[in-house]
Amino acid sequence: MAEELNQRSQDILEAIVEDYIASAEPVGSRAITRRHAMDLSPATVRNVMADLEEMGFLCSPHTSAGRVPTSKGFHYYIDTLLEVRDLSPLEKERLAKSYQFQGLQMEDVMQEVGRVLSGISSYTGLVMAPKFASTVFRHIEFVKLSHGRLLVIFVSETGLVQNKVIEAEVEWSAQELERITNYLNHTLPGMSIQEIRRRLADELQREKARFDQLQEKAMYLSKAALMDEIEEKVFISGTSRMLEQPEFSTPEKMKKIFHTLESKEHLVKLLDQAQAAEGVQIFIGSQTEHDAIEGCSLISSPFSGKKGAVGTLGVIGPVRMDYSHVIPIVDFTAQLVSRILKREAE
Amino acid sequence: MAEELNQRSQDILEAIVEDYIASAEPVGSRAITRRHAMDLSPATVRNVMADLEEMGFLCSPHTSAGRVPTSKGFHYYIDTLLEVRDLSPLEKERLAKSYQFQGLQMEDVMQEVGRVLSGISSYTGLVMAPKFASTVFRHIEFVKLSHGRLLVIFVSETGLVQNKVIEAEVEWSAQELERITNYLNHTLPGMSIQEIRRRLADELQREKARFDQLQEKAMYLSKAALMDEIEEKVFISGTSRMLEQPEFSTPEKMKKIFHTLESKEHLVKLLDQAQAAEGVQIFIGSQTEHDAIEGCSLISSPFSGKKGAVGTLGVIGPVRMDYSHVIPIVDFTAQLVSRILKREAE
DNA sequence: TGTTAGCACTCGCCGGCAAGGAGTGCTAAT
DNA sequence: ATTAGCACTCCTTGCCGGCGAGTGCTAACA
Repeated sequence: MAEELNQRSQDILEAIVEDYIASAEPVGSRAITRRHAMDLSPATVRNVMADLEEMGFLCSPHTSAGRVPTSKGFHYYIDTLLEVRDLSPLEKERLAKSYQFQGLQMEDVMQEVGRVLSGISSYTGLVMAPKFASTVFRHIEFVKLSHGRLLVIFVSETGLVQNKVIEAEVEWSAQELERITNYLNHTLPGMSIQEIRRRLADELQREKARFDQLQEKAMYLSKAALMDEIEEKVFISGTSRMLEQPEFSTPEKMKKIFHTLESKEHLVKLLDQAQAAEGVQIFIGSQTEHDAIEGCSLISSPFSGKKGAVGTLGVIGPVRMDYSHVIPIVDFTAQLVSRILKREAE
Repeated sequence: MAEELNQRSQDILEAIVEDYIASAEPVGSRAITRRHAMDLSPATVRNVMADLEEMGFLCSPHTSAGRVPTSKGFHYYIDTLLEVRDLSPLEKERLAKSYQFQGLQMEDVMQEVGRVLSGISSYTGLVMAPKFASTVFRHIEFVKLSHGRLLVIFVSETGLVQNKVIEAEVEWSAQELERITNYLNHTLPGMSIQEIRRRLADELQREKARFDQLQEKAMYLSKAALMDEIEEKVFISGTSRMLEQPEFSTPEKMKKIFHTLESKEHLVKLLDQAQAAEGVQIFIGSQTEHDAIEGCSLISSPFSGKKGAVGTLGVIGPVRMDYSHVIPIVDFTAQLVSRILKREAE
């Protein structure tokens, strides 16, 4: 796979990719010699282009059109040719300032991150909130609703509030609930949901809890409250930015993109992959098996709170994205969000 | 405005509207005599159509195309010609069953309503949750976060959970907080946020509270927690259904629709109007000043919880909507949701 | 007087065709 | 190894003419 290209081929490939990113149209040999002051004639460029096509970096939509980078071409460009400059302190500051996080809940933070990400990159913003299981317990509260139903409010270390209604077979008295609440709020803080679940499972098995009334009831309730998985929340902002891209200008393409963005399953799968890795990851459309995002690229980065609570944020757009612009933005935003989540957690 | 049409004209207008709803294409005189077994010749129909056009019920896109109903035409159709049949008990039951509300939060209920509404009508579903100010207090809870910040969790009568972080200048002790919480949870339940705000304002003015330490602190906190307005939440489902409609098949139209649906302000304004009225309301595109939803119709109905907490739900689609199908669905769904919210509230 | 048949006319739609242009690949000259 | 030149390909654009759906008008009819 690691083909070697001489300097000139690299230059030309880079020029083609950049022109294509700028114009979204096949680029011809002539255009290259003009726009990038190269000391070469169009004919020479053509020869090189033919080679690059042979090697799979380029392809031509039809005989007499210019060349378009293949996803392999984009890969090579990103891995080898692209120089990602860091944001200047000024830009960083400006970016940091465009977020207004005060007094916001986790959910709002995620929403806001997506909004800003989309606004600044002018592509579509994607944020996957940290998984419930990986969040750290801070506080639990039970509120009695009608008909013996109980509202459980769970607050994580990061200020994330989850709530859920459980149908209780037993009618709980206020005192009981208060004692249970106190008990849980004294024993559980600092543990992640995952750990709590594990402990619950253990203790239920050992049956040792049976001797202690309070503890048993507490376990029963917390099991009902915390046991089942909450589906991933994905926040999408600036969907309509997708429509601005010339590659999705036909009605059919638009529909396809929208269906993809509407069903979050694909996105979750994709973002999950990105989460495993460290730092900025780039997925290029056709390379991922899901042809659902054919023609799209995803630039994403995980962010983390305390105790390994991990989410992913990123930007999705056409393969022909302005990588050099977006990559540092995604990178820095992930750092920013991590920092904020950790600060909240102290 | 209330023009009179003789029976034949009415029949023909109805036939045209219905054919147009079914086909999305201009309908000609010939088509009408064929599809709707009328004892008239196309020529006669043409004469009538010319009259209807004169009166503004119809228009023709160009000389040699069929006729298309104007929004005035649609209005007349909806007000006079359309017979909205009620749903059969079977249909009602089936519709009620497609909702799965157990153990869901207000927010999830709204989401679910939108989802089902969109699924059944095959248009785009719209739900505006009841305003925060009109919700009824049930329970409040304070959780200490880091740096003296306080997480306020507020539970409404309907099980709606709101939360908010407030920056406290003072460091509150756990005991203080507990006492305040107890105090508030004893005095406030049953009142709407609006009422609480009014009372707060009154008492703060009278300064009488100053004598009671606890009460003063409680008032300070509850003011911070409940005073500012929370923006309306609008839930949209099935946006991509819009794209299926032939009238929005061009890229430009698609973009326009999407921008409209993405910026919720217009929708809030529109739904607010619908909320004021009782029962099912229909807004037809060009008639409303907002040309943002040009070419669209909104069928909506308010629903209500206890104590006048009111929201709006509806379906948005092309003007050429299947009104006879959607109206009873929207109507019944609003009743259903009202019933559920009231049941929760008992 | 209301209804109908007949007919000329209008337009949008579609397929074919030719001109124009961008870009390639090959070859021969430098 | 590079480049100029040239024939060739194939997309795009604009134009033309035929087709068909539908209209409006007029004259005949009950």
